Amino acid sequence: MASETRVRFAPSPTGALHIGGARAALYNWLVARQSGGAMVLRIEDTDRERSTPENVEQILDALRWLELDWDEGPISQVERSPRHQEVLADLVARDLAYRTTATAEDVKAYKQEHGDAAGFRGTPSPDGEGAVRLRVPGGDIVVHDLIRGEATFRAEHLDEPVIARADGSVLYNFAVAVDDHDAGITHVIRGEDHLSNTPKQLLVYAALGATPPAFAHLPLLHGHDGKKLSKRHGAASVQELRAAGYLPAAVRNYIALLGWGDVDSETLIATPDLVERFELSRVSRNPSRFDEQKLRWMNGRYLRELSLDELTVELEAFTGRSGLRAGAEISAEKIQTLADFWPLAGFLYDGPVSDPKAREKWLTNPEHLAALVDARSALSALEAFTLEEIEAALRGVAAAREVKAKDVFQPVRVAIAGTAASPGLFESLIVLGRDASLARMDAAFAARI
RNA sequence: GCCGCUAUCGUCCAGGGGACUAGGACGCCGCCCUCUCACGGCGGAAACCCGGGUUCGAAUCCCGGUAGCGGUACCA
Repeated sequence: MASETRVRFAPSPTGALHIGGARAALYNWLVARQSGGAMVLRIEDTDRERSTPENVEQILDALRWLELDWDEGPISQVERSPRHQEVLADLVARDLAYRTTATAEDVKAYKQEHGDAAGFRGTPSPDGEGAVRLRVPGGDIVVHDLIRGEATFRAEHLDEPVIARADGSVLYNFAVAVDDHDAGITHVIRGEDHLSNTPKQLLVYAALGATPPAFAHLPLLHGHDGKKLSKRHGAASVQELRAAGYLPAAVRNYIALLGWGDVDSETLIATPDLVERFELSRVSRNPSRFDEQKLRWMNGRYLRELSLDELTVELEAFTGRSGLRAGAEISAEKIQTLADFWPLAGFLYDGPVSDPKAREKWLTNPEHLAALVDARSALSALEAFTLEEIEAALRGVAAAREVKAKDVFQPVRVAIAGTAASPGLFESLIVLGRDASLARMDAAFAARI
């Protein structure tokens, strides 16, 4: 029981869940699930400005969509304030921390005098006013990181960190250590941007007389231009990924591989296998870039693994339409995302789309128009409106007119779909039905220039 | 500035002293399949940041440089 693995995901609710955050959540979740341990969700909401209920809900919503469930929480950091105050008072009482009115200017002045590399050392204010700073002892502070090995920080370089504001409210580096300790967290898995803060947190653990958890700092994720991920980088948040028509399973697979690779470098790894094979120690130390093209490819693979029933459910949920099964069936191998479906197959339900270029190319030439007319009559004369019959009829028209099949198929396609790209022509005709197909061909001919 | 982390194809991941003629995937190019668009198949181009050192031997270990990133808040 004492050896149970306990991890936590502790986002600050600043808005949508970023894919970097999503990856941290996933890695934590993988560790929890593979070890049979627990994942604790904690909302780091000590910055009241940014923490709104809406922002918190967005995070939870993203996690639920990704199907990453947590075992405890969400815990609000703010609500743990009494405990923070208790610990804070204790540290001050034991002179491990002290109140001081030193300002940023004072810190600057100190460095001017002692050198840039010298960590700030303040003096307690006589009246016990001001912010609370933690005392920094001498020696080296070593972060034992599961991913990077050891990172050594010399204590003398470290400023005495402010752990509580003058008004008594506590700061992140203090609260995070107290909370992780109280929650019995055994593994802190988070972004590399926290690595430099870890020594400060280690100091808090030391002041508490507590054994720190194991740390694992994940390399950061960058956009395609190598810069930090932002709105400018396409679908960079979980909600954007969802809106772009990606499947949670594909997103999990893709994100897992951003910074982690197995020995046999496979790319398609289903979630249960991820749980089994994921190893923190094999996480890369290099920052990686989010490449939506690869996600698109991967999503296509996951889409094609869905049964027709499953795909239909997904597409109907995504588009908000119903009765899409026939269209789904003939489009399955042509779409990469759920969002690709409607532009490709919407014409089956809402009529031909408007694509002047396609009309110009395939429905203005007299040859093409004549082929359309021949095709129309061949289709109307068919005994049965089946795939074989339709194909034979249309190929027959091409043979009789001594033109390539394409010169018959494309005019028909543009007539029924409005555009030059669609699911298979014969299949599309069947889904539409003979009457609707013929009507559309008539309308297209009537609209010729 | 100071402190820290990182450096293999365009991108992601593998290789961690000899098996490297550096492997896989996305993307790209070509061919095949083909009614469009895709899917699928086959083939191709494409990388060890630079400089020293250690070693019989370095992509791999060490040092330096350079570059990128992060931290440096009474933010998280």
